[in-house]
Amino acid sequence: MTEVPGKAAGDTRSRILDAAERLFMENGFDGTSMRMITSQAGVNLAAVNYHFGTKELLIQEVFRRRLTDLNRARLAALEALELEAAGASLKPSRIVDAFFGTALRMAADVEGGGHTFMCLLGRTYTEPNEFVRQFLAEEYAECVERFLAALYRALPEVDRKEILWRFHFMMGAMSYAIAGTDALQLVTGKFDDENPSQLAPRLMSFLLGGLRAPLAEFGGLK
Amino acid sequence: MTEVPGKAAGDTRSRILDAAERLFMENGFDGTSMRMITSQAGVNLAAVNYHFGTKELLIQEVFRRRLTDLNRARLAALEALELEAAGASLKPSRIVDAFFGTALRMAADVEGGGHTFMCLLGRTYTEPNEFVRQFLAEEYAECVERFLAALYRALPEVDRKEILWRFHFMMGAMSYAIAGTDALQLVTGKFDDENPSQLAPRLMSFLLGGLRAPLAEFGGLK
DNA sequence: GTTTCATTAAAACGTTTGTTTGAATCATAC
DNA sequence: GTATGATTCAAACAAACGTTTTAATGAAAC
Repeated sequence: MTEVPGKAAGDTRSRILDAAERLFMENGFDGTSMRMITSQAGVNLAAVNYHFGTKELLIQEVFRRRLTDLNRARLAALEALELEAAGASLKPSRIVDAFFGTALRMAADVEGGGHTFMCLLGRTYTEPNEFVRQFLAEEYAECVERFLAALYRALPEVDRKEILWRFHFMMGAMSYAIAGTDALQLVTGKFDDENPSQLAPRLMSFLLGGLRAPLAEFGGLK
Repeated sequence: MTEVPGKAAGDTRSRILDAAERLFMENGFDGTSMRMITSQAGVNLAAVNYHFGTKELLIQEVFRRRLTDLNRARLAALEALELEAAGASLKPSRIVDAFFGTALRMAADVEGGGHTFMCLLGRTYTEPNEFVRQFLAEEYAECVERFLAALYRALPEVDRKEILWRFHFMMGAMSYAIAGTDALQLVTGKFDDENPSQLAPRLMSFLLGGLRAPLAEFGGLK
């Protein structure tokens, strides 16, 4: 569990964040103790409370650190699209790429920890912890709203509720593709040594196929 | 936390399993204590260890109880298809329905706890706990193998690796559609009060759209 | 050199954790 | 009724938990 490589890299604060990010991803929030974090980071036990206050605030900071950048990058990509189109309607595939492609590019960064974080984020989507949910929702609100609005504009003939559902499904496919430990991997042998460069184009074409699929018909209630 | 409605329903064993299932879904394995389980079930603290041995074995039994039935139902649906086709090739959409539709029908059973279990299963796919992974993989192995073989036969012109990827993506979309607490729900307001009858046809058409999407092309490595 | 303030350190705090114990209770068989 | 085996019960166990405390250490300001 202990891994103290000379204490060379970074200050105490970011050492704690890096260690926490990885351990939360591997063991969940409740499965990761303060002592695991501080020994992995090579710092004193009290350092977490000193720098972050409580464990919950540490969790919050682990997300905030990366999520702010991710959603900023997504919005920048969307604005670039809108600027390029100069008033014309956007292709849905470009919008999807601005949102999901940006996340996949972050997940492809294994070295800098982007991959670890995206795995953590993926598993957190299914963690109904009220405290984390609330925080994630606030952090995502503006970004999701803007992208949904863009999709509504790009697909004016499609019922907005259907677009919402499909966005939901796309989120799921992506999260699981990144974070899913997956029964399959253990049955069939690992795919490609977690090489994310293989994942991105395959997932994008799947997502677009789902987005463009003919709408379902309902026998039942409206 | 305590909810002891007269101790009317079922024996101690199944009362514990029901309580554990719900609490694991809501709080995760580490976030759920023995005391939470036993007080929710209205039984003595020592009852879990008496009936199941350890917490880990209880977790195992929570999954085994439902997963055996689910995968049995999936395989029965597949065999019914094969019988009906009488040697002819199966439509991929029917195979997908036999696997994912069966799960969705289980998730639609709110009363009997099927919905709770599917939520738990969904969040467990992204929980890399080695003990749980191992168990899930064993429990899934045969079923997944049979369905993949059926898809390979139904789509002989498609590279098997691509089919494997898309199965992976479909698993993700479904898991998240059921278990995902989702930034969206908090941004946009809940969809339809978790009514699973709305979910199934929408998800199925999304899955089939993704499955049929044109294959991605790679600029990069094979 | 001394003061000052931010950081680190070791030790302890009271709770809660999963599990075990040994006696009490129950239903069934003789 | 009494013996038997399974189950339930209250109580206690050591270990681990998040957090706090108080003293030691560090570097910069005067």
